[in-house]
Amino acid sequence: MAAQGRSLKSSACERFFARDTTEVARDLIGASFEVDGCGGIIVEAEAYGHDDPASHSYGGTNNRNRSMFGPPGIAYVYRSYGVHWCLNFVCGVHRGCAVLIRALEPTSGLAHMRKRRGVENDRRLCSGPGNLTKALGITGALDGWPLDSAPFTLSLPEGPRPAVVAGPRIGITRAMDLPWRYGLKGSRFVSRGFSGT
DNA sequence: ATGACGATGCACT
DNA sequence: GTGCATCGTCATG
Repeated sequence: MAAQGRSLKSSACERFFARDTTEVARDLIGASFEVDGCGGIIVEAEAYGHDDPASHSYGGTNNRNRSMFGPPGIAYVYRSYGVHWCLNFVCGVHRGCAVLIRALEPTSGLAHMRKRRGVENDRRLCSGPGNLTKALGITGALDGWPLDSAPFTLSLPEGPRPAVVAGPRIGITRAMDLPWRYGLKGSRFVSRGFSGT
């Protein structure tokens, strides 16, 4: 659990996201993220790089991934397995980097999110990239949307950094050796546990 | 036009 | 823990 911080203004947003994708992913752990008043604390995120065989941007731009090549600080929303929506934050010092948001600890709009998901179990409410977008009402309509603009609210934690653990990314078949999945240490809201915690 | 493949979630053992 | 439904997107012909 992390303290609520100051909301990200436009200039700070650009500064925050225009850094190495792994640093951004790590620093997003503990941040607060909401869409129209529904959301919570980011407890799990994965980094995807510009020259990363597991990244959608690998091999260049196409119609699906074009927002990955947009400016740092916008959303990249894509359809996974033809069924789920997944949310990324575009970032990096190169084009084509993003952080996949995989799980939140729900703190706001609980009733609305439970209704959207059709579950009462708060532990699973925003756990997993597809579950998270369903709970927050995120669809492809928000692809390319600036993260410092409504309906988004992103606030970074103030004070000491929360304890963050790292491990291999989930659901990929390439570059499986990179420990680019980050999680809030000890959180029971992550989609899967981290070895060694 | 068609086939292959998922940055998944859920039911089930 | 394992099995698999499901369909948008891309590569190929």
